[in-house]
Amino acid sequence: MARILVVEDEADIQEILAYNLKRDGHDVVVASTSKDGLRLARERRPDLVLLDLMLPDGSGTDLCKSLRRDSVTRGVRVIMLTAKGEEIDRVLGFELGADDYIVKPFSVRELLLRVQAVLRRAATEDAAETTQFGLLRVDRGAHRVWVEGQEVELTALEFKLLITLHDRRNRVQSRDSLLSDVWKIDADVTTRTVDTHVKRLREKLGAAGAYIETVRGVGYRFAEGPGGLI
Amino acid sequence: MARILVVEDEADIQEILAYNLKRDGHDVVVASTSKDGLRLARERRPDLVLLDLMLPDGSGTDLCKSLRRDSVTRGVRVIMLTAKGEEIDRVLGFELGADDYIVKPFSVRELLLRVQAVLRRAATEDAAETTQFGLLRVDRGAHRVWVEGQEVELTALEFKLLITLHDRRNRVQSRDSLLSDVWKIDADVTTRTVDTHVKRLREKLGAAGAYIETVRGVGYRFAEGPGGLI
DNA sequence: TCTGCTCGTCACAGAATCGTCACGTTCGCT
DNA sequence: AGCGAACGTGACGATTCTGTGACGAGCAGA
Repeated sequence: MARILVVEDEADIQEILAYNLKRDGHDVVVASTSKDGLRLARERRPDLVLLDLMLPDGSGTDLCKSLRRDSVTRGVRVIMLTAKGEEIDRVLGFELGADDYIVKPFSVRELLLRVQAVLRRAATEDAAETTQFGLLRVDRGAHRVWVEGQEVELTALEFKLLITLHDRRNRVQSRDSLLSDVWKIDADVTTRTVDTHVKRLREKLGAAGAYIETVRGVGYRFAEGPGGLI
Repeated sequence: MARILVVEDEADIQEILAYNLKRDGHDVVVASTSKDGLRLARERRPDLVLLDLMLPDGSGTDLCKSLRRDSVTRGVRVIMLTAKGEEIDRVLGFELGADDYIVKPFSVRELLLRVQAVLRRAATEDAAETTQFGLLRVDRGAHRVWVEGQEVELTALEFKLLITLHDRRNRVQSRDSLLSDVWKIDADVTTRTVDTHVKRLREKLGAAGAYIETVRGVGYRFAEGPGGLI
């Protein structure tokens, strides 16, 4: 099924996780340290990393950041294993980009189900390809964007915002929804962050910026089709 | 924000859940028994049910089944509160249709995050529909409306009013009711706001404005069917 | 350490939306 | 038919929302 990297220092938890994931049909790789985890992630290209927050040679959050920074492992799915407490916010934060979290203590059953859910979601989203939409061309895998044949430099966030809006074209996305899905911020805060980034993205996209429509009082919507922009 | 029904027999857990959900802005209804839970789900139409698996008068799974069977409550989102063990399979099983689960013991933070995630998912899926009603076509997810094939620009409030009336077609909606459901104003005030906005909406809808009928002394009603408008 | 880039936040301006008011019209009751 | 209540209507001003430019914090890399 999938290749899963387990980064966990406690031997008995390692064993239980590895055993059960293998029984579920997955290919399991195990690391005890953050350093080994990073190396194995590069070498073995797992589909999913189960990552303990507390590791002997550095925190799981640092490892998660490293994974996201490295172009080889940027796209891997991450489930954080976390003890109870407020670190859940940071775990889900944009800077970490975790896909889900499981709070210790947990049952193996729960973990298997959440692994499945994340893998299923990953399979749906990994339609990595080049998309043409009117004046706009997007290569997801390469993280590159062209408008009217000219390449446009987008930051990571801008790229993600564009992809999210485009994937959900013709559906209004509330600011809260974008904040959650692009920024991974779930708090109920009043912020103009989304607006500002939409502005920036529109600016960079130039003529294609008009594909991003404002629905006043609701949110933003990517045009249904590229018609009428010529 | 959302109306949440908490079905939980332990008084201290009830209290904690109700308090925190209210602080998050939700409207909270509490039941201690499966029977009360079902009754309140029918009467209060919650957006989400937090459902303990172990209830004094029957299991939460039975209540979940009842909710799914009843046409009034079929669509409600359900998060199961479950102790560790193998019952998770059944909880998530097709027959029960729970939307998520939270394993006891859990942190309030985790629960609030998962509540938000499920509500957001619910909002997204509920919007995925285009409706045709005579001269009128409405795409909820896109927040777009057409009359006789011509797109009509509605403000956020006008759109919401239209959706509310249309959802409840052939049912008179009192002004107080509309004020509460569309405007989120519960005060007993005398205002012409509803009238004014109905007027505006009718104006924008043009020919389709006639679907909105005045019931003098009672309120407004959306036509039962689009017949007789050609 | 320094520099440059990215990001979030703030303040302001302008446009759109909204609520309210006053007056006219319609409806239902006596 | 007359009257009063309810509703439709047009207009005004207050409020809200969004775009914009700019600043500063934080981070990564040299």
